[in-house]
Amino acid sequence: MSEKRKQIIEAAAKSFSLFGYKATTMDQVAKMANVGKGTIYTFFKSKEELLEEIVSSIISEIKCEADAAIDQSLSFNENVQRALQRIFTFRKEHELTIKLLQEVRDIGTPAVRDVMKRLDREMIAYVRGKIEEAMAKGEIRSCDSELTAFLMFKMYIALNVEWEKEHEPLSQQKIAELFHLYLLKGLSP
Amino acid sequence: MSEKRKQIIEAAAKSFSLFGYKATTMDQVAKMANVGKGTIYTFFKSKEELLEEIVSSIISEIKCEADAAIDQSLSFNENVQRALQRIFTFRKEHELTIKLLQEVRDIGTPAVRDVMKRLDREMIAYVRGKIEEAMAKGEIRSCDSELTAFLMFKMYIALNVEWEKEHEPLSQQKIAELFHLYLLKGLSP
DNA sequence: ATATTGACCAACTTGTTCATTTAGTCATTC
DNA sequence: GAATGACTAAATGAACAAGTTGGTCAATAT
Repeated sequence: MSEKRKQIIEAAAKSFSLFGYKATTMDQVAKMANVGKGTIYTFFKSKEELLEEIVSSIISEIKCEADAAIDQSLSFNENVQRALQRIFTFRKEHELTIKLLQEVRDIGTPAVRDVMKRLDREMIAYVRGKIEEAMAKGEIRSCDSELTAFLMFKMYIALNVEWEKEHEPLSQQKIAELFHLYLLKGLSP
Repeated sequence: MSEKRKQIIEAAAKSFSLFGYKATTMDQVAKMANVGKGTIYTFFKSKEELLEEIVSSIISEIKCEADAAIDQSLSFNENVQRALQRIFTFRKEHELTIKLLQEVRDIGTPAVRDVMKRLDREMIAYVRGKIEEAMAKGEIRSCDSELTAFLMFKMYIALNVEWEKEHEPLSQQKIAELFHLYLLKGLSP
């Protein structure tokens, strides 16, 4: 894999998380990556595709971290909870996701909105996979995996993001308890 | 209560739900209400206060409808479910709430955003009241009523509004089942 | 040949001006 | 004294100029 390609991705990722997608110019990226602007276009057909590439690797990274949080000796409930906690901790602490979510909220840049929507969809798909595994093993009762993953994800957003808009933030401990109490009890076999 | 005041409220409500808050002018409201523009300001100190007044009566109306859906002979689970269903059916079918929610989404008019936020807060407070009643009666186990009401509301938004953005809408029947399965099981005493 | 480049261009933003519109007031009318 | 609509200051937006920026491509370097 080309060295220049890596430089470009790295420069763009840094600039996106520093200034946001809209405020990053391709001239800027070229300068930071020590390449001519034209070179960027031999690897990526547009600024948007460059963003997509970067977000794709973020998605892989998140999935990887979530997988690392899973411990086969624990129950499905414990594991899905740990995976979701990882996913949202990442979202909250990673410079780039913070900046991009801000940009969607404040400016609504369409390209960024789309790409963050994809990130959400992929996280839901990830959880869905875990649910299907657990169903196959008989760890949880049969259910619509898409719907269940969707609800788990939305509940985590409610607890991690929306609650804080009008109340004191909840500790991860408290979120885990609530998640268990409200959502998982309904899935026990 | 003044007849003119009623005319003004009625005219404004009609214009807001027809054209939205921003696109409604006070001249327009005065004309529709058959009063001079100055008269509006003897009853309301600003356009924003006029909107607040109208939304306040919407809130009362929704609470009233939700109360009507409650049947003392049924369980808490049944009733909270019926009340929430009423609230969201109203939101979805009432001309004015539809138009105002659109306006928040598309233009983000601050006055409208604030007033719709208040509507949400009041609906959560309403549900919270029902939860506290049920706790007092021992119908459900003890819990943080604010947090529980918040989660119930967010779950209903997820099922009624957000799911439809990427999937086929769910029937009210299906929503009731899911709500019961996922959220209420965790509250049984 | 192939990879790289940066000057170049069309499309899009941004800044500015100026005419129109509109929320809110108040002297006048009924 | 309640109601009004002409009036005003502020906000909006249309129109235009100036400046940026994403993307291309002929020229250059390897």
